[in-house]
Amino acid sequence: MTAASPSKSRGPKPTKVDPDQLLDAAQAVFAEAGLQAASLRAIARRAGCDPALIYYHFDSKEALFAALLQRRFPGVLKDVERLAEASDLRPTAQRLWEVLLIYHRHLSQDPGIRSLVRGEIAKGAEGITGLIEGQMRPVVTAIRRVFEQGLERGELRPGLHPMLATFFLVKMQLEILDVAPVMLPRFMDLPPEEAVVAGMRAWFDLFWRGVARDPSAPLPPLPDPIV
Amino acid sequence: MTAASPSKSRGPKPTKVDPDQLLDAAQAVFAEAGLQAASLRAIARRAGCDPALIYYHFDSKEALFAALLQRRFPGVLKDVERLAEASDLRPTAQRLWEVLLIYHRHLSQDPGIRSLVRGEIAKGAEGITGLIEGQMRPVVTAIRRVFEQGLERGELRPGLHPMLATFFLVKMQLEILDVAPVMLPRFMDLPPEEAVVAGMRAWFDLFWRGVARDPSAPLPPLPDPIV
DNA sequence: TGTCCAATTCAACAAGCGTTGAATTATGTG
DNA sequence: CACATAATTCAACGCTTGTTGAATTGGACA
Repeated sequence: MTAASPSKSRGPKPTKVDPDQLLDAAQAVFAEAGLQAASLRAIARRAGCDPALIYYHFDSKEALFAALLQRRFPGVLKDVERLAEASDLRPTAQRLWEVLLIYHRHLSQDPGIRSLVRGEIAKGAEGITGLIEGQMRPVVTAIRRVFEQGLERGELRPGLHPMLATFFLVKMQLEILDVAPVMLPRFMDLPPEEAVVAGMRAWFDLFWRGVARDPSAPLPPLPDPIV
Repeated sequence: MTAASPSKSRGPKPTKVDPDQLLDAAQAVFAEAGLQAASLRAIARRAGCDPALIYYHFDSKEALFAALLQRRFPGVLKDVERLAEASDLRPTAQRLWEVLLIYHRHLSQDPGIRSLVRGEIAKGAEGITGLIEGQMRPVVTAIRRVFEQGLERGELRPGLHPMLATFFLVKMQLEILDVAPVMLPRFMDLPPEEAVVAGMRAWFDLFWRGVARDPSAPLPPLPDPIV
């Protein structure tokens, strides 16, 4: 029982499914199932090919996931780094709000990456630690610079720890993108589409009053996220 | 090869491993691996028994997990409900801080439950929705009452939405318990043991300035969590 | 002593997983 | 037209998983 009947139709045309399509499929499946539970067979099914093909383009399941991160993070980093330039003299409130918008723009379509980053971090990020750190640290550092500049300009309250503030801002934004659409409609009277924006805005109002030097001063007009 | 050599020592003494010990083992394994990845064999190994024994005490893996939740939530609810009594006239800041302490007290030893609740919520909580809702809603409602009382007493800023505030407070507390010990030492110079407390305190300072009617008023003295 | 019963183990099941090696095909190039 | 080659599939491997049915044990009770 080593070799069976070789009769079915076999090989196909060249370049029917390129690596990028595989990444799209992987993203969708990871998003629904999480890293552990997402199976290569499900990803292949989604992409309309054989599981073995994944191994032609990627070394392993983990490498596939790594490629997925590598595809998204540079865009976030580029936007955040432009925002963090010292020459940007807009009000700090506006710039911090912009951080949320960047996350929203890049990651709102991509629950897989969010929940994965979140999940892997929470469990100690064994295995892909290096990758996450390499991709995440520059983003985090850039945001931190915005807080430091805000402190120098006297727009944030003196005792504020820029790293902790960064941590709270980013973490809560990820949470809102993930959890708000599920939870807020359940506990409040909000349709899921509105829940994210309402949650973002309410969270930022609260956050800003927490970090501002003068919490009673009115916020500058902030643009709405494109939904 | 249907029946093998029946020679080993088989059955044992009565009540060697009771359901509670199984729950302890399950909790530990769930904590390390998450709901999906935790295997019944690993749980049984931890408890020092056969995997089949789990099915003697529980209907399925999911039922085991449900029992785990059922064991912890009532304690949280009891404490939170006592805190939410309208006769409690302590400053709202102090009562809200107390909410964090309750979570810390009941869940800090129990990362499994936290990450599970978090994970299941994030992915839509299919399967155990009813259970989570049944256990969680009364807790959330009680905390909300504290915010409503704070609003009535004029200690919170008038526009504040009590449900959103509850959501932010609880969500961020869960995040801090989970993520701070992993992330803060990595981005700041803090040993893991101190990271949680420092994170809790910094988060609450920020949060309170965000919700307080008079953010510049000094906070009442708040007790430290017992670490 | 014999019998019942709750507690426990054993052995096996079907299914799903990540992964690999060999076979197949379609195309571009000489 | 032949050939090399990149893209794809097939079939299988060894492993782990949740779950089950039958067998076994040891104490309680008559």
